[in-house]
Amino acid sequence: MPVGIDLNHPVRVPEKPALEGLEPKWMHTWEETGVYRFDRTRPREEVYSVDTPPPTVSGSLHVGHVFSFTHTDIVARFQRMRGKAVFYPMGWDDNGLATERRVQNYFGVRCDPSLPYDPAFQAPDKPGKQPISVSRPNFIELCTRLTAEDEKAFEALWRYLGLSVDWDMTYATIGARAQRVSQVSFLRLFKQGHAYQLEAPTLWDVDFRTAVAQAELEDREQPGAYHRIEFALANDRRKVAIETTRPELIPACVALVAHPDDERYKPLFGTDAITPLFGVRVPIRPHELAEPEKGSGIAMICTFGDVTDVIWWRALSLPVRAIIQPNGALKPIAWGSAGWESTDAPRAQQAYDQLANLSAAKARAKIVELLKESGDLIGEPRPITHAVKFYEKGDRPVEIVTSRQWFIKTLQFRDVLLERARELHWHPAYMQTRLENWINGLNGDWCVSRQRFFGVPFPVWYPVLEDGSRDYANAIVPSEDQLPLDPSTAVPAGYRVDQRDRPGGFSGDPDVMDTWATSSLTPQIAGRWLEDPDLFARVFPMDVRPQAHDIIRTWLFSTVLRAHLEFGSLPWANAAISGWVLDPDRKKMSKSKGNVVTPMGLLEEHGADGVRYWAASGRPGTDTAFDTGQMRVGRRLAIKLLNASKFVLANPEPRSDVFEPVDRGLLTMVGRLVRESTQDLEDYNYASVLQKAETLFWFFCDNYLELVKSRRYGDQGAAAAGSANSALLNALSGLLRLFAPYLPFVTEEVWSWWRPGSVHAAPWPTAQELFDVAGGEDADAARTLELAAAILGEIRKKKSEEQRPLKTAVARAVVRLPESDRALLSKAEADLRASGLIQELIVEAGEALHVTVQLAAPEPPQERSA
RNA sequence: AGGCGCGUAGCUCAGUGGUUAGAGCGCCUGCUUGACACGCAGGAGGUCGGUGGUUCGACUCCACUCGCGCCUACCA
Repeated sequence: MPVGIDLNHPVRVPEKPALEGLEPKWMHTWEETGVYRFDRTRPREEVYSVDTPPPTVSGSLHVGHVFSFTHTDIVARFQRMRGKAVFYPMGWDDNGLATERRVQNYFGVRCDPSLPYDPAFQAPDKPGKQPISVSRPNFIELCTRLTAEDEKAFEALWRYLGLSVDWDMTYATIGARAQRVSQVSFLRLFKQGHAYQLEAPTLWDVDFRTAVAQAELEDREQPGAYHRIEFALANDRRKVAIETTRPELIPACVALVAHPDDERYKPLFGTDAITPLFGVRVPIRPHELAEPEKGSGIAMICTFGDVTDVIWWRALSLPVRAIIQPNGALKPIAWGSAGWESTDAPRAQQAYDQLANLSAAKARAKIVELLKESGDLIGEPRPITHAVKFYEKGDRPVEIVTSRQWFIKTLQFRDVLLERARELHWHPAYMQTRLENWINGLNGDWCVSRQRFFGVPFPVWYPVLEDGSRDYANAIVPSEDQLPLDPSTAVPAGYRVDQRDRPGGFSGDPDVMDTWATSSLTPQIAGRWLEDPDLFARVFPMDVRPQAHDIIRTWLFSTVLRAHLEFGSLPWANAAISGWVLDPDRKKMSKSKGNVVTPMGLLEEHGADGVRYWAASGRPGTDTAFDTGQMRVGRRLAIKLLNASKFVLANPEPRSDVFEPVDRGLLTMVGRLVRESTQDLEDYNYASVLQKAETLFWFFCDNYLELVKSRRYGDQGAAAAGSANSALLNALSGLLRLFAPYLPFVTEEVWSWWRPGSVHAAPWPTAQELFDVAGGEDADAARTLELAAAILGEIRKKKSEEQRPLKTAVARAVVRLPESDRALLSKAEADLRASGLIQELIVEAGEALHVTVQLAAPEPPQERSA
């Protein structure tokens, strides 16, 4: 029978072990020794690669980040101990609007692309009241500077939390590498016809003045009102009433539409109506999407009030009569001119002049006055609350504005993407339906261009025609080896610098890519696709994408799409979806609610291991309550590990084979735990592993340690003590390694007292190694230990009930238990007598376990004074 | 409106057909026991959201229903 653990390595146990200071101590050691460095010589099948979510570098990390990144780290650490070369890079999302907004506020600047670069520009220390206008290159310099500062702070936090990241592999979503990957990928899509540009109605944020994508919209409940408005009929004395929440769009009306089977309106199909105030003839048309139940059953189609308007406009081939400008104000219009014909142009002009240049909201109030005066508004507006679409970062509802934008095709890949969704292994499995829901609800291709500054430019130029217009149909593209480039400074092949924006010359595409157009390429960016094909082949497709459920429709979806289009594969085998952290009111913790706790403060108060313990208790996909109580419990567990380990390691000799059934039972229990835990962790069930390991560890402390305490001090001879010591050391070794992914600091500390190297580079324990030390898995031995522990518990209970000290002796204990258990218990009797201080132990056959305890008489009081 | 998830002790959560439903926290009681007072031992506390069904047996499976959260759609 092998003894297992060898102790040639010196054992050094501190006098008073403590958690304080473990984080700085070990995070620096790990950096120096490079335990978490990726071994890029290993073939793909020996690699475990993580498509790390890059946190947005625009402010600070919050407790939700700590929560979900801990989950990923646990899995990464497990895989590393299993022998995989773990590719676990950190990424920074420093791209996009969030960064722009933060730079604007932090420095008090605004980007004005028309300004020239000022190399001497110094940002003020404090933002002034009036924003300073800076050139685009200056603005981008400030973005780069601020994100670099934030990234330092983020890295410090992650190290303190103990993330086992390879910091040599850090990537960012802006910068040359990400730009090149984004531009190459885009150009390939363009050449394959999967990316195209089109002048079309697009979702538009009027404050940011940029196009936005369907995936970036959110509903917000807003007050509104139904306005019942009468339209005259061209060939009839009668009128027809529509209901609208957006009366200010009446000048943009191009048709009325009702359901084809709606008897009320059937006779009107094919005739015209006349818009109130503006006198525009608009056709009345049938369409199935019109709902007879809604409003008056006949709707006004405007260009464009909402997405349904766009559908109708396309389906019915209606003209465009757009009035909302990119800034959200109503465009001035000359009534009577082409496209704005009116039966009464002067009156239309007189009315419209009161609306022009007003925002939609103000124009709405104004036109209601006008409609009241003209008598076209029937009754009072009926107030309602309705959901309105907003850009998720915006402050006013999105409008639909016609503009030229780049799109990546998605609609035609719907079916194959649904297949990909099913091919992916989801943790938890039910999250798959979220992606399917989203794919099934797609209503247009993905708009990827944004009219912003800090982002990846489209590497495209257009010939400028003699009339000064751009020839969009014949875009000029660079070769891949020229990338990355900025078409606003780079000159296309065959042109001279001075031909920029000149007839016969060229003009750069002014837009930047949507942040998701870059983020969807994180596996390619992190894996250094193109620049390091050898590395990429070893890590891609990746093993896991960890992310939260709220960005399935954006990040997860777009990454799947890009990998499918570029490689014809999934980007990863697994998607591990984490939940949110909820505050005690069950609301999502967020900055805007002012209930965010700073992660560093938590780590300092509860210890990284304590915070990780809380995080690890949140199961995949499950929203978890923010609970400092759980962090305290985790901290206590870590302290217990220190103290129990100190006890085990304080007297590790003598040692011998493990032959005592109680000891063999312990190793059987630990081995079984290891077997289950390994399977659970393979399946991403990290939370249940922690729970089970914790339960067994407390059993180990409360029962096993108490049972063998006197024996290992030599009360039953050297061989019996040796059996206990060997079992203790091997069980401790197994338990420490089991806890290592969860509590990396305390386990490393204890490991360093007696084992060479890092516990995080140690092999994951196997059930077999523990069974081997025990001379085989032994269910009977485990039962022996359980029985002894149960009886010990009964004895403690008696002492507690009688309010006597635990060191009180038991005069007589009568144990009744089934015949089969009787033989098993007999093998633990010596330990039981010793730990329970039992003077007389009688074991009888009975139905079920029953213990009668008679405590020794209390010591007579020394003195009693009257 | 459709979909997904959740509803178990005061709180946070385990428990997917089998004796009397579990843990931790909190609460109460006791104990300075040769690792640990940042400790140890014990106790009280639940008609498992509701109704009905399947079954020898239901927290667990089915149907309906109530409440909460989220996703998607609609939002004239």
